[in-house]
Amino acid sequence: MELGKTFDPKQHEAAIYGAWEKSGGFAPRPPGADSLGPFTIMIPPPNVTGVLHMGHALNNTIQDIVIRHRRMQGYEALWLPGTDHAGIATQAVVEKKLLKEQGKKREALGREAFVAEIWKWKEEHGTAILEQLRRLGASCDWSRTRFTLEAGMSEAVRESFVRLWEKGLIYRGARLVNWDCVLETAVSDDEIEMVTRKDKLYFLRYPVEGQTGRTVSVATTRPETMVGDTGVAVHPQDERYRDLVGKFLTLPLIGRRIPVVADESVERKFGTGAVKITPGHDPADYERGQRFHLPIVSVLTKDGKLNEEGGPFAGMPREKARTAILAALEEQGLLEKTEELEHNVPLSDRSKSIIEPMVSEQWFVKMAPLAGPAIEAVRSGQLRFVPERWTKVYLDWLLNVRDWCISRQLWWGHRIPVWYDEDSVPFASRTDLAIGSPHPITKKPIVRQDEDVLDTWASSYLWPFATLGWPAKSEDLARFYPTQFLSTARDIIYLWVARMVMAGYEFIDPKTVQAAKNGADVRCPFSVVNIHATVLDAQGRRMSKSLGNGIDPIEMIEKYGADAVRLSLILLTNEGQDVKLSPDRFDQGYRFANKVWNATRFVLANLDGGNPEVSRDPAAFDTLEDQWIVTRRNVTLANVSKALDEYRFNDAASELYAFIWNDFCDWYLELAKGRFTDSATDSARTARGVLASVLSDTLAMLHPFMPFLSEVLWEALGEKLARKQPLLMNTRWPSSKDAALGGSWMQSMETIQTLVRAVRNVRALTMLGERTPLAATIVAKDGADRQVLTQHQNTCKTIAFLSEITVAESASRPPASAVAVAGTIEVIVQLTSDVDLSKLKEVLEKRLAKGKSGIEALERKLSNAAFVEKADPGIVAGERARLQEIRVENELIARNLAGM
RNA sequence: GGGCGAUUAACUCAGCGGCUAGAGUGCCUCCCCUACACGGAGGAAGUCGUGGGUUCGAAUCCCUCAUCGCCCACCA
Repeated sequence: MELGKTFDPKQHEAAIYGAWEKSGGFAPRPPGADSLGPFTIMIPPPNVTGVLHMGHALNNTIQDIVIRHRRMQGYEALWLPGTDHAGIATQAVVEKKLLKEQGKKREALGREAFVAEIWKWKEEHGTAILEQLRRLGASCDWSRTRFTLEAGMSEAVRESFVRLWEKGLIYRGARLVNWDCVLETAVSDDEIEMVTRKDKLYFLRYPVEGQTGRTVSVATTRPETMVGDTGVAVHPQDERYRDLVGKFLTLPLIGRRIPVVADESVERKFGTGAVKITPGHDPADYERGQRFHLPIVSVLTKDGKLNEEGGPFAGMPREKARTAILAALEEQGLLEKTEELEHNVPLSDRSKSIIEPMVSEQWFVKMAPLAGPAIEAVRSGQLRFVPERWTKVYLDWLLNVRDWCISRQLWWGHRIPVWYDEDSVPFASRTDLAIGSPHPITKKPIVRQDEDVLDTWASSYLWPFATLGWPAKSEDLARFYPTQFLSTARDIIYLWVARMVMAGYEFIDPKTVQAAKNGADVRCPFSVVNIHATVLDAQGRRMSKSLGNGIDPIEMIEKYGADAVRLSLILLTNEGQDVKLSPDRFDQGYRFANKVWNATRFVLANLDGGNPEVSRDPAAFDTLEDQWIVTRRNVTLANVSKALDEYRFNDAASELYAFIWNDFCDWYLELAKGRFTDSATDSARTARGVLASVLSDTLAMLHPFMPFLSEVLWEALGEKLARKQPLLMNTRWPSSKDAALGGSWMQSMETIQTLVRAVRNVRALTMLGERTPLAATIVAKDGADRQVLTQHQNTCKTIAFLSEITVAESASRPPASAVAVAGTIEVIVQLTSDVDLSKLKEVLEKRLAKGKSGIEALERKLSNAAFVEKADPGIVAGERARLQEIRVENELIARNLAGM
């Protein structure tokens, strides 16, 4: 295979991905002697209506890194994909389409036909987001793709519902729920968003019964709800109203007699200190109403109009009713005044319309009994959040958990498996009950099934095991449950993560899953929850559709390639810290991809037929740079492995990046060039072996991060090395177990690097050409340095383009010379012509000043008895050595400056 | 109101008790040399948000304040 001069992702991605899928490498490897056991990740199922955004791109990159790493290590790695039916969102999309294309509302179609329409839409468009995940390189086992509304999931949903029902954890009741008047459904507390906006506070006068002319003013932001008022509350200690408690007021416009009650919850300082009580349309009033047994009057219809309770205003939409009611009150002199007010309005996450609290019959799940084990799971360490701080968020919610409203007035979703007889006695059943069949308890005929469907989360909270076949005792369930890793966004810790944990503890029978490892509770659905960074735009705002500030990952993949997008995201996000992103940030990933591409091209160009397998032990080599790069490879391998094991993706990627660019490319490849001038030598042969070995391991380490690039290059390298298997799964993660991590060669190489940099420094500052041959005298006080430099003087000569090297313990600088000082090493360069030393002087002066302040700081520190006494002896010794070094360096600089 | 996070180079971020505080981008100078100009070499650039405290020692730990962001709660 010929590699072009630059990496062109488009040329490879589709083909590579196709080959991976065809190879079956995304499926978990079969159990066997060499297997490390199962390792499972369940994808957070994106909405079927979804489009891949940057958050998905980041999250799925993270999951793919983990699963590819585990797969290469030898685990039976399963990453199970799927989508969520997303009740409200999907129904809304199809409703809109229906209205636009056929001008029909869903009611015109009827339930069955409408749901069929949605399925049709799902079949056509429901895989779009999964295709986008493929573009990203996600190595999911597509053969196991699941959907939260498919048959198997329905069975799981029914089983879970009936079990909770049988335990008495499900109840139906009239409660104040959050009503979305646009979508005409209840939504849960977790699906509303409070938005601060400028509003008006209206002061309404309510006449006191039997005291002509006397009124009580109440302040409200929602005057239209006054028709539902059934009381007015004041604070018990409020002198202004004390005499009125127990008396009655006349509700204007309606004429209802409403009592004045005394309640602690009233804030005396706010408004007039008297608050109208509308139990049917306000959560706080609902509670006050309960306390004083006030009647509940519902005044709104499901689509947000005033109902018959609204008297003359019946039938008006809520906004219109407000204006009309205010006008009517004004006319009667009962609108005292209006004030500006900043306050919070609840908006529906879905429709963005104002939520109306409304009393309605809904199904609820009692959460307290389910929360217990989920709390215990993190306390006992079964479950761990990364970063750890999210534990508190999770716990706070669970400790104050409220019952979960699970019914939704939609058509798209799992229909509630409850049937009623003619007396409306409900029964929850695992199997459909035919109309007319006897009610299992009352024996009276069944007349109808509940019309409502379940909240989407009431199916997706079963995701970790329902996807594996539960409630059946399937092989997959036994093998792949519980999972090891979950990565998700912080905003669904309550909606999804916590509920999955509850579900695991509630529904999983330990006997149906694999034997517990080291005493872990196998019911807990995952052991690590990774909460990834939130991707913000360049101004630090959330990326959102309405702002239009999103960066489309697919567009970025088109431009920079999937590998670049993946690596850039990982390099930019650290420990789940929010990240500000602009499109040009992906450049770093692409540049790096190109660097690796070209480094591989160089290696390939120099490999020939005889490329010996070389040792992983640096001591097996006798050339310094070989010993050094093999050691550096081993250290990198150990660090990257450790970081990945600890889910520190950014650390792992940074480590690899630096190794490849700074060590492998900048130094080893440059040094290797010199050895290939005669490719028949032993030195060249060894270099070929080292290049092949180090590059192979490097590509393997890079694979989880940049799968396409590494696979293409691996394949190209494989041609030269008679190696056939794709990197995807047949190669094990290189082992760092018995690799040496240190050695004197690290020190020696550093000395050489120091020298070379010093020479380059002189050349750059004096405008001597980079390659003009120069004669250099190297003055090194340290015997070990002298030995290294003498021994490796040929290497130094080659890479620093020196014609001659003299190593000495001391020497004085002749007039026609330039000098560089690096640590305790001094490099004196003979000059044959006049050069401008001013720039060099300037830099040396700056270094001298900096050194001085360093010396002062260290001297202060070391003359401090307390430091020497209390600090770790190793640190004291280190500081002494450092001081000594800076002193020597500064002396050298000072002496040389004096002669310039 | 309660909680969490952030504040370090022009920009985006690392560093989280002991290096003369780092990286990438940008900037300046030089360089197409048998991988890569999407590159190489060198350089300039920081009172580590403010004010206190703990400590021999603080960018790092504690407290105060400020600014920005997020989450929870919800004075009608």
